[in-house]
Amino acid sequence: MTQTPFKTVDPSALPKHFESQEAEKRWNEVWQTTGTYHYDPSRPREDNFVVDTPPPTVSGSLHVGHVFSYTHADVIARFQRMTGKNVFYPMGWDDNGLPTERRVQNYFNVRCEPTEKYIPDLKLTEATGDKKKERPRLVGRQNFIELCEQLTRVDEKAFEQLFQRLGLSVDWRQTYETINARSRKQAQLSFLDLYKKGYAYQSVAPTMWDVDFQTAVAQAEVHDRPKQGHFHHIEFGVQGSDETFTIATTRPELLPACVGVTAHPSDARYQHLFGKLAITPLFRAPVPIFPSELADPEKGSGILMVCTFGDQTDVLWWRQEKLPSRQIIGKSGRLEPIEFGSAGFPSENPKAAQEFYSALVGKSVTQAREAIVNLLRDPAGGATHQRAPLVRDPIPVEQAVKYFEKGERPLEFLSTRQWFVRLVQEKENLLKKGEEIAWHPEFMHARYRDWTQNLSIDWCVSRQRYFGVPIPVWFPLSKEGAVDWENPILPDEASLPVDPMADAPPGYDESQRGQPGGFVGETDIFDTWFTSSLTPQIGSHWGLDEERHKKLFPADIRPQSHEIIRTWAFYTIAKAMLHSGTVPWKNIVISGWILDPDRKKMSKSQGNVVTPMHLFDEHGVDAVRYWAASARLGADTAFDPQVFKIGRRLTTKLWNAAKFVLSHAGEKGPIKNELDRAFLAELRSLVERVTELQANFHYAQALQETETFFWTQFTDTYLELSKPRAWQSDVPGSVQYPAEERNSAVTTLRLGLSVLLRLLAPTLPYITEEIWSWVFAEETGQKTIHRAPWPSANEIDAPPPSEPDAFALCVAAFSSINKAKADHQVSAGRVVSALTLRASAKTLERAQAVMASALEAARVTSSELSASDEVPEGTFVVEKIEFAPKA
RNA sequence: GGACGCAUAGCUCAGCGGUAGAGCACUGCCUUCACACGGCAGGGGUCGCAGGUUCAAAUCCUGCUGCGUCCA
Repeated sequence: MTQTPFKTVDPSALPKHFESQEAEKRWNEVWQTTGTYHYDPSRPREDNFVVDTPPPTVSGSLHVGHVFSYTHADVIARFQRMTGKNVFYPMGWDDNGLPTERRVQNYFNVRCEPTEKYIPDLKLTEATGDKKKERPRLVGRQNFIELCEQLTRVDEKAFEQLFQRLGLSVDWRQTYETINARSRKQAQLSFLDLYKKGYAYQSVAPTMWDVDFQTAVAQAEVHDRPKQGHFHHIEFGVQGSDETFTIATTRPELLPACVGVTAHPSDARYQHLFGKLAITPLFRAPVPIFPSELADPEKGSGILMVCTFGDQTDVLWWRQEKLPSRQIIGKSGRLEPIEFGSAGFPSENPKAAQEFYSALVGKSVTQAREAIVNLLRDPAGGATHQRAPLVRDPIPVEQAVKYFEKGERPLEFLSTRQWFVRLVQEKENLLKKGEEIAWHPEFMHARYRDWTQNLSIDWCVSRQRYFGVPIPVWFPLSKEGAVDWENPILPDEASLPVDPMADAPPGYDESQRGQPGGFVGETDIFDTWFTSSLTPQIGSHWGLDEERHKKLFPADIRPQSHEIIRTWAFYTIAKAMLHSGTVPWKNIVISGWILDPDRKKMSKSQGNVVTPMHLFDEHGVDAVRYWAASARLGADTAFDPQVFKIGRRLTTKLWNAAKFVLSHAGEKGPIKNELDRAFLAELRSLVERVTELQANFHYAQALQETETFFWTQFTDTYLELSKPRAWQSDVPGSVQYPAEERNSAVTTLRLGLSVLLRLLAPTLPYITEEIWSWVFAEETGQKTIHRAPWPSANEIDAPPPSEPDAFALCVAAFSSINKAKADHQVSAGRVVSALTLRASAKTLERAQAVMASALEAARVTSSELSASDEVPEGTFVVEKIEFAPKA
């Protein structure tokens, strides 16, 4: 039977080096036009592998951190595709929310002013130079939203180009924006579902409030920052007695908002006061004194004032003791006008109280603090005695203060009407769902567990901003024009998405907006996480296409970074649980951070970011991906350009090895030679290990094993050892092997290359595709390596070697001769005219079948083997070596 | 204050119960017909510190120190 000769390449016709920039452009076009990464909706559910891709915030700039974590997910997706999975790998753009608003404000130098009229076809350009310094132009809500949309479209394009260059195997037909009509509809459907199930509710309650952004924020968006504060010791009086006591507070400006005083129930100093009324200094308000376990006797003076609201404990006391609400701080963070002697603000001396307060009204919190300290030094301000209430100079104290993560001033607790989602009552169920998900690495699960266990307030989902998904609710107005907050009007599902500020609710028409007996629209929008917590459902078209949803939900993996476990991961788990009682994904794979060489997190605000494009140009995308794929999941990694060079070296070596392997002519033949069989036994074991590693998301170890094998077992050794048989030598005197020996070697070489290329394809998509296209594409009928079958042990179809360690023994013999050459300072190519090689009798026997290959590859023309049991098992020693004269 | 992670060669990192590893950097040698963007050889580490478990610990346990992160 005659075989068709292998197709070969002519090395001299190929470029000397892999031209990465040109290849990246060329292959990307091929991949996009031929739909290499397209998801096939006709295949059954069990074939699917679904990625819940993180939608990047398009208003930010891309840096190497993105390249890093997106490559991790891509390597996983590519591996799954090659194992035959129908990979669903969408891309989203997170354009919804504050970061976009801020970028738009700065870019166009505008501010949103909801009262401004809509200007159709408003065209603005980037504000540069002097225009940037002018007063911001005020634009209406609709115009502002359009500017957001206009700018994000440009940003998305830049992101898409970069991600395509990076080689992400995304199905670019499956893209979405978190603000587009479909996402808005789904977010609103999510709200209606939660409302109907009783999870969504509104309440007027103290909520954390950012006074600059003038919006409510959720627990997850709050960060503690250390701040230098001062304990102020202030003397209070006791009603109906001469007694006084001294409280300690870091927020003296809240004294007018004092509604109570508390101390620990076992604190002997204050026990006798419980049940009595204290009198505040300056404002002379009578407030109850009550015991509380939460008061720390060690802190300050052990007794403290409760205000509405200094912090979360104040909120707790206010609720438990049913204290009145005396809110003095307004939404802008300034002290509001109040009237002492009115029902809300009792005082034993309203006139004096009003006078003191007049020095504070209109001031910011910090200004008011300064001002009240001066008032407290006035003896006339004493609660029950004519002496200064401030007992001593303030004492510096280090404290943790709550800030909105994007904010610049401490948060205030303000009573406002907000929408919430009930999560505190669901803690146990949320923890259970966390257990049902496989966390990679496992220790990241602790972040989720800790956060969930410590959850103390429900999720505040309403924001007083503009660019976001509107909360789909209206409120009826009574005949007198009063808003009926208790009976919100909900839209029909079919009408979504709606904008309650522009659309009329069912049963009303637009003319009734704001009219007595009519309606008003909800002005608030959703927290951006309210929408982005639905990314698995946005991808699956939940609520829009049930058949598609069933095939794509839950997802298989959620890749993300660890700082947003408490937000993105947490809310996504919560949403999936509340909507469908399931987990949103089976696995969560968490990438570490890229640190700068000083081990600081790379971030825009630190000014230490590295942008990726020039790295692609300089090192090639494959080399950059190599760097990213070298880092384990969850491990923070210092940015080190050295690693790009290693990746570059690997692609170069692949390029050269492939040229060499594919230049040898031959026919596909049975693999009979012992060395070939021994090599393939090693390769088979590699395939098994690497497949197992990839299947468990250990892509970095898989890469490392493959790379090491490629280098040490393939190019440095097998290639050298098989050369004499593979090479059709016309050098006089060299051995001419029979065709069957040559075919065995060439078949093995090509199988080795084909397998190694495929093992490396998820990490190095460009170089492997390039080499694959030379001959393997045609030979296998697989046009692209990225849909070629993942190597299997079965595919390596050769009988095992008669001696299991034959390959290692052959390498050991070969290396010992090379070492002798190095020791004698002659080149490895030098012919050895005489050699005596020693090894144990057993080693010689085990190596018998491959010894000829080792000797010939080392160019030994005459040799002797001597048995000596002094040489350790499995090793060889060169006893005597002589070299032929240099040719 | 609590939790988690990290600490291994000058640098970046792997190994995670059985005689210390890779790449880079360093030193010496080799132009060899795939590759000098290469090959061969070599030097360099009491695996943060202190205890413990074990025949055996970089690896498991306890405590401590330093760095980082998350949460109070």
